[in-house]
Amino acid sequence: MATFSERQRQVKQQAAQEAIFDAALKVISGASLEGLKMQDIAAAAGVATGTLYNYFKNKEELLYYVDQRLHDQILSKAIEIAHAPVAAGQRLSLLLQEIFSFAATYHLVFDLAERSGIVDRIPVQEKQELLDQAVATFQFILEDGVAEGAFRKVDTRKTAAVFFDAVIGILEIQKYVGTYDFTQAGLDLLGLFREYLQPDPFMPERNE
Amino acid sequence: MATFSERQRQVKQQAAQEAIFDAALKVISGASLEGLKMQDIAAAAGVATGTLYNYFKNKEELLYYVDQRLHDQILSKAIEIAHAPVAAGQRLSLLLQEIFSFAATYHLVFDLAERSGIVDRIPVQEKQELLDQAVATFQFILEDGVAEGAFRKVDTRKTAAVFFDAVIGILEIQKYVGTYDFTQAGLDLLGLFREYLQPDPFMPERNE
Amino acid sequence: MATFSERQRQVKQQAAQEAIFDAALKVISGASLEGLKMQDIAAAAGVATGTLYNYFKNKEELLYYVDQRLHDQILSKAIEIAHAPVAAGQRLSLLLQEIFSFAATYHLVFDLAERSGIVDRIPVQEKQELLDQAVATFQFILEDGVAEGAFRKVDTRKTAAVFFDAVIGILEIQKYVGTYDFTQAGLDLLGLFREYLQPDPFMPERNE
Amino acid sequence: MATFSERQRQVKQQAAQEAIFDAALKVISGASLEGLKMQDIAAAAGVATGTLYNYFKNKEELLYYVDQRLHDQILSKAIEIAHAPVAAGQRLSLLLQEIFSFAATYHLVFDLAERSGIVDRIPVQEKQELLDQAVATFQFILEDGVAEGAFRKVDTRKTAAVFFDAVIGILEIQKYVGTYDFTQAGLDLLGLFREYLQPDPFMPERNE
DNA sequence: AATGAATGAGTATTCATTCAT
DNA sequence: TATGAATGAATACTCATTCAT
Repeated sequence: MATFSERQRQVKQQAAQEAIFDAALKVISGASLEGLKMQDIAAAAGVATGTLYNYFKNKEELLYYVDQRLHDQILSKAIEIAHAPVAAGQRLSLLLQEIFSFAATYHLVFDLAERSGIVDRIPVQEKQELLDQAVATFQFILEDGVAEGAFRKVDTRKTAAVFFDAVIGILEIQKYVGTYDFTQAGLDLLGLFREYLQPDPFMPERNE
Repeated sequence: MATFSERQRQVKQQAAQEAIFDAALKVISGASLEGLKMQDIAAAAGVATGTLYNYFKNKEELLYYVDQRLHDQILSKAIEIAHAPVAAGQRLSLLLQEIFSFAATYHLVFDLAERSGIVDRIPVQEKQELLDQAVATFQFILEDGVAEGAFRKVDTRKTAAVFFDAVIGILEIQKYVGTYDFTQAGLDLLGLFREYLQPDPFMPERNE
Repeated sequence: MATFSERQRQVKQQAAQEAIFDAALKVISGASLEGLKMQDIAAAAGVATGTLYNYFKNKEELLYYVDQRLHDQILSKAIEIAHAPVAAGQRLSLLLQEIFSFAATYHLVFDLAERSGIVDRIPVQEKQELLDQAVATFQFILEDGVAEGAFRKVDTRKTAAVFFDAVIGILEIQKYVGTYDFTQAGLDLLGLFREYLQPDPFMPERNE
Repeated sequence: MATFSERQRQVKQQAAQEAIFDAALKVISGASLEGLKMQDIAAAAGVATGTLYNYFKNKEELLYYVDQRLHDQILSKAIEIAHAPVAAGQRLSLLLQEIFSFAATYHLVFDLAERSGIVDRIPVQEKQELLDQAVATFQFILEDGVAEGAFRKVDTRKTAAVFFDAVIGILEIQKYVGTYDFTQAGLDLLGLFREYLQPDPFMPERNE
């Protein structure tokens, strides 16, 4: 078992992929989106175009990888925020800020999957799972809020789903108009849900 | 009096544009999405490629026209529903159904507008106006509902905005996963907002 | 013999051709040269494109006609100057001015024949004849000058030929650089030939 | 030291350009003239069309390069002849022969430069410079001839200019008629200038 | 004769991918 | 493994010409 050289190879492999990921992200986030050339990514990564094909079967796979990585990043960040030791209402607000901030920086990347056609290649199940995780993160906060008594007893799944829908809608709308100013829409969203989740003063439920 | 021949010419012009619009819609909605060829549209319209250029300056303008036409269609349909002589809550539901049904049929066209980059060519103001009109339609129904006493007194602008965000989010999410099944998300959305808009039993407001 | 209607037809025909000629000249002289469209000529002539084809078999013939007409114009003007009742030396100068002035105005037309490829269609004999006539015009002036004693006895054919060569060369060079300033080159040419043609003071030939 | 590989790369680059140049020349000089296709050049060079674009930004630049190369060739050849160790009169004759011979071979290329509109892209200054160099070459010979006592003392600049004009005129005329037979015109030109430059027998100037 | 909408062939250029070195 | 030159398929748009009215 050539464990050592094998591991060495893996390390190199990962380092290269990492470099390519960074380069691709830079190129994608950088400019226009129309015309994301493999050559540009290679140049940004400081390697030859042919080298890209040693790490990714083709352009689609490379973009798929970038897409996944970003999903992982934002999702793990979201989960971190969801578990932060602060009030549920505040966590909701923080998470929203994080998402909008991320979107403002990497909005081109959101188009990526769609425009490059790789969406069709991702299994439906995988996509559904990603969405479920996202909704689950919101739901987690909501349930915490209900448990804390900060929120009234609502159908947390449904509430999280609608909340998530609205978040995605806001991102999409801002992408459409081109101005990535989420403040007004974000405030509206938080305001409405705060109201919706407000505990009923005449029914002061203490959850155990 | 050149009125007659002039009118005749306009009629022919419109008929041709109409035929091309239908053909483009058919081609776009029909199949692959990657690679919408002018030739295909021409073939579908039963004319030569050159003929397309008698009615549209270039591909972009043709797609822009198709995009606008669809926006007009869905918007006028929405306004019609908003003014239908039925209860506000039902109008909300009907409108949602209409939008989802429309999206299920023409989603490829919406993709195309985005992917072909024509979105960037539309003035921000125009895009903003379209969104405002859409939100205004929802708001109109909400205000009617409040007036009818069917909904409690809420900030209709904010509520309409968030509702619209959620609708767009649902469309986007369904586009992402590829299954255009809006039932669950639609029910969740309607359910949540019905609850949110439910008149307070202890504050029986009678609007005149 | 339908002489009357026949003549009428001819008159109309000529009028139409004339209008088209004027329009073509305007369009050609007007702008860039790249892209001389039949439609533009038709528009300038105030007729439909199809109408052009009632008077000219195709684009080539139309351009050929324009080309010929211009040749006729400059040539007849040249002959007129050649026969003007002034000193031979002055006629040479006047003719040069006329040619350069004409070229400055219609230089695009000179390219016409060449760039539109109609040159290849004109019979060599016809082209040769045109050149011969041009040279003959110069030669005519030279012979007059020799007869007047203003020029010394030279081989007028050869002298006229070289003179003509230089004139064409000047036109070509100015076309090449794009600035149509013929003054310096014209002065050089006239100066050299005046000197060349200067009667030998020691051999005062009186040609009868 | 990247010198070696760098030099190697340059050599390959030059070799490729050279091959493309040869191919373009062959294609252009070869046949029709109307419709010079990049594909044809690529095929003649034995490469794919895309390869052409590794060496030339676009068609225009390729043609520009060919044009420049030919100018350089004829000019250096001209200068070489101008400095040949033979009598000035003979050098004049040789140079004329060389130019005519060159033109007979490559006239299509000169046409092409004009017809493809690349002439407009060359800076006026550059074109003027080329012309100046050409005239200067003739002037150099003339001055030598004057110094040798073979020619009489003339204004060499003016004489060279007119001589050059006539040469260009001859080329243009022969291009126009299509027969590239320069003999008669060449003889006339040389004859006239020999006479013009003939030293005055009564004024035996000894230069130095 | 006049119209002018319809025709449709023809071509430069890009860029993901390969493969000899 | 890295290189990067070579590959070659794929597509929008123009404009001379036609012909039904």
